[in-house]
Amino acid sequence: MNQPINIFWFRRDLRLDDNVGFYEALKGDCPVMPIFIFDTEILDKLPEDDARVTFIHETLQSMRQTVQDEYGSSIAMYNGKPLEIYKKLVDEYEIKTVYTNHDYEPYATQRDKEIKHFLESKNIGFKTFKDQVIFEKDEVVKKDGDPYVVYTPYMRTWKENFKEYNFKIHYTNDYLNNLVDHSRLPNLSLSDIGFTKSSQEITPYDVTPTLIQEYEETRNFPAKDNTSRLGPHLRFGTVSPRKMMKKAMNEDNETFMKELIWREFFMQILWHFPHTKDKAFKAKYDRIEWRNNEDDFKKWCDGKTGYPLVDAGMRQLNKTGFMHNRVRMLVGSFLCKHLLIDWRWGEAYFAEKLHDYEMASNVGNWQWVAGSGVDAAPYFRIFNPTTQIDKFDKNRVYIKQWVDDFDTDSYPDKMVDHKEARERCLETYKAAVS
DNA sequence: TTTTGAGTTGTTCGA
DNA sequence: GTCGAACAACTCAAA
Repeated sequence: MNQPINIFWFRRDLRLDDNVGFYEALKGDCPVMPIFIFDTEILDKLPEDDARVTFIHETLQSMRQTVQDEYGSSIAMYNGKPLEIYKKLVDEYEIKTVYTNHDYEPYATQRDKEIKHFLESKNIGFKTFKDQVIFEKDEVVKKDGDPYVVYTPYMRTWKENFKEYNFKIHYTNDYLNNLVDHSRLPNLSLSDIGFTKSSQEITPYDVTPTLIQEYEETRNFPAKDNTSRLGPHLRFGTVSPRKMMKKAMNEDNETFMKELIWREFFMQILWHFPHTKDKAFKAKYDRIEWRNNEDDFKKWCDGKTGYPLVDAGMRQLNKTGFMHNRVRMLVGSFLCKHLLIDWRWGEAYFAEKLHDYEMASNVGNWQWVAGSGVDAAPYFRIFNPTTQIDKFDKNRVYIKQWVDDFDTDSYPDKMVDHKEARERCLETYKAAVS
């Protein structure tokens, strides 16, 4: 009890290997007690059968088992507000330093600031590390030091920097014996934290050389579903972003790698411009007079718009927690432009349903589709929900997979006429932004 | 400071 | 059926 320890705080980096903060903690001067806090500030907003919570819980249990079986140690589980938990921990243990990895979301940066302040008042160190991206914050900026707000020049500089950048993989195996040697640290079941096991499962990722090679050609066709399913694993850290980037670079096709760079682009945007989580990046787009019709929104959510590809996407989302990227753009455009519903409503719905929900990417892409964001589509670029079918689901394979009443009498009529909705959108946007 | 070229993913219209 | 221009100017990045 009186022996000093260091703490490693797992958050969205749920893996034992190539975890930068964990590696640094293990190399430190005291035995390491790993902890995880089920943060009630976040969990209180989620449905009790949330698939992501189930996934986090199962992942932690499996990590805990590994650490127990192989090293006679454990991972301590807590439930509550992080600051309150730390107040208890400092009474219980003699803590020298708390190690953790950077988290760039507005809530997380504020939370970490408060924790750091508290720990330092107790003479405890708070060391944080870059782990979930290759380049963070100010590491890829313009020559004058300002952040990029256009993707292509950001990506070029990212690649330039990457040539010079000698990243290493942090193999923790040799150091895991520096974990605390007691295995009776507190554990929590799903019901302890107020949740039940979800009927939905987080899909394992599938990144093969073939997938990467064919990515550019096939990724736009939802029926093929030639996508990596990496999202949730990058979100919760069950895959190492460094190892994944290495894989992407080993293939000639750059499209896959560019997608990984998009992730970092949006992360640095949210870090530099935290207000864009709920304010338009281009301020005048907040003048748009959204119709925000509740009944329309419900039809969209339920996949009953009468436009089969839109409905297929929404039904896939509701049923599985995933939607093919091509279809995400279409349903987003349809919500904002055909229905004139605020992108924040769509953003919130995706945040609730998507297993791969990531604030930076979700907000960034919704603002893109609404026209209000960085490097956004011009507002007059309105997806045609019918011609998108001919382009990307010609044989209606994807539609039939998700819309079982397709081509039957019970399938709903189109809730809006495309031409009328398009003109209404152009007028409304024009009034707001020009 | 000024200038210049360029900007994720589209649609429609008319020749 | 195919193709280029218009959509509407604007903002960004870099020289």
